[in-house]
Amino acid sequence: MTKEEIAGVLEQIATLLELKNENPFKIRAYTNAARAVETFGGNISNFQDEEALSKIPGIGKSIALKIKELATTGSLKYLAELSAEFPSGILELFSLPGLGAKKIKALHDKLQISSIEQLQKACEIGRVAELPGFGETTQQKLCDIIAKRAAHAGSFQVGQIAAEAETLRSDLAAQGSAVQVDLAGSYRRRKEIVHDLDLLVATKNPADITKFFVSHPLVESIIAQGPTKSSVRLRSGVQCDLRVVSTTEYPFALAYFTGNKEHNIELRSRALQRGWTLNEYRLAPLPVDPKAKKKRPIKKIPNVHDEAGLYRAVDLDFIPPELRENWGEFEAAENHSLPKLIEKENLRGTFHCHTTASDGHNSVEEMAEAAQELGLEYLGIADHSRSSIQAHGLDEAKLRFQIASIRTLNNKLHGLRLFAGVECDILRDGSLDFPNEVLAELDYVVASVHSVFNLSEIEMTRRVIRAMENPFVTMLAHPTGRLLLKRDPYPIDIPKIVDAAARTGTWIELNAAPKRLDLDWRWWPLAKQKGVKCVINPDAHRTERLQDLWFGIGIARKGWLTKADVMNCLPVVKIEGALRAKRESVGGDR
DNA sequence: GCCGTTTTCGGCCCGACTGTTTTCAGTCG
Repeated sequence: MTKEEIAGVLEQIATLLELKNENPFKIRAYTNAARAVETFGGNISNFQDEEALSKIPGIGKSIALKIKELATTGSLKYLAELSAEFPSGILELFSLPGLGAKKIKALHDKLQISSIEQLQKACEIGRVAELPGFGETTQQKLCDIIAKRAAHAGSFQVGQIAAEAETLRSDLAAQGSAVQVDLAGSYRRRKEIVHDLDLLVATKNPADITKFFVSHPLVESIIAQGPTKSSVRLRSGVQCDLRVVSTTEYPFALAYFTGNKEHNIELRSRALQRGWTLNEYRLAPLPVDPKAKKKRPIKKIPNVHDEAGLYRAVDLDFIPPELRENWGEFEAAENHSLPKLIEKENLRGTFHCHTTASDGHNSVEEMAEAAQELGLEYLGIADHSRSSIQAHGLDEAKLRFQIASIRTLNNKLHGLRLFAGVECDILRDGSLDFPNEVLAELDYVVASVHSVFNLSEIEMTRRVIRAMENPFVTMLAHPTGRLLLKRDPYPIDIPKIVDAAARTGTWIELNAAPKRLDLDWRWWPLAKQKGVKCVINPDAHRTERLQDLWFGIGIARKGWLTKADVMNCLPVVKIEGALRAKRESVGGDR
């Protein structure tokens, strides 16, 4: 059983306990445990090891036993008993915004509703509005939400909403009364998937800012509107929340709305340890509790003018937003061992790009010009190989023609070095789409899987490792093949791939296309620890998409990477040697 | 159900908005 499945079961228990109106802290314990399994589960090789499980913060004896039962038997008696108390379809009601456990329980107890379909019918004949605690407005809202739920599914690739987000930010910043404006939330943490956008504005004139926001042309409908907070639905379907605060409150609000939730809880608990309470507006002394047995030590509250000041107040180095996932950043910030994360200015070139020769939309010359405009020193062209028929992959003759034209073009270009490469298919058995003597004519080789995704994890892992063992393979591209929200990763053992990359000196790509962002940020600390090098590539099929490198930088930062970990931060004078290193180190088995 | 430099018992983050109320419960983040 995977850690995702185990976390899913714990979430389900939490939801069912909510329906039972259980102790809220017990419910939270299960939610926390689910989160802990997802976060720390990577360090657990065997979920039957009860002792190792209960060492994970947030998992105690009772939940460790349940996880062990799940891992051993594939099922859980406790869950079966809980589930038996409610109709099976009832959990889907939780997917409707505005409905929580209390209301769902009322609908179930009073109207025997246990599915979205039944709820829709009850709303249409007016039964819902008759219930205590419900009314006409609620009933109408539920009707609308059910009708629109497909369009408002609630998860977006960050690339789908980045343009809207940046437009709103700059339009708000252009308002005279806006002193500071930031996009906070998961967007600021550079998550690959976002569920909503959070905008924060410091101003003396909250009413003006709010009015401007809710009437912005990108806004489709208003969900809520109050003096400090308003929520709207944008045309793309994403929900967008605006918070308006004063300049003094701004750093606290910015930290609070950047999150994530677990990071915030830790931050607040550090404030509590110092005798303070932290909310989105300020640090304040804790109210004195006359019943307290011992007096808390109270430290003087320092002045805070920015986020760094807030972290300093609780004895931490500034934690960059991308790391705020409660994923080890507090320990590092306390020990002054946070890495200096890579920045987009550190990138000097990139490798995985396509042209009209295969399935790209621009010529080599146009791609080169666009790369120069971005300030890059070098650009690698890697069109598809012959087996990628759907992508008009190049045969040997066409590849040789492209290599020659790249060499010629290099003599004409000033300030940009082009490298000739190929994105070579890894065939079913792990062999490559071109023989080594062809690969030897190139400056580098990008290897990737584009077919036969349905192998077992063992076969797929063996296939990819065999390809990496070829001395001409410079880098492994999009290592899991995932398309975010569209196609799951194919089964592959990433720790084994990382070990093979370390052993063979193969770089691993961080594919910066927002639909991929593959390899996932959660694996990069492991890769880094093993000494594996990252290469950030846009996989650009047209000139504008070279800018997707920006998304790649975000994910690299989330993966704790520095410029030393990323090969394409090397200047052009050093990258050539690096490209040759692997084929030379193994002697090249040509 | 979890946790402990305040603790093995008694806490557990906390505020905004909505709708249904007539002072607040429910939901959300």
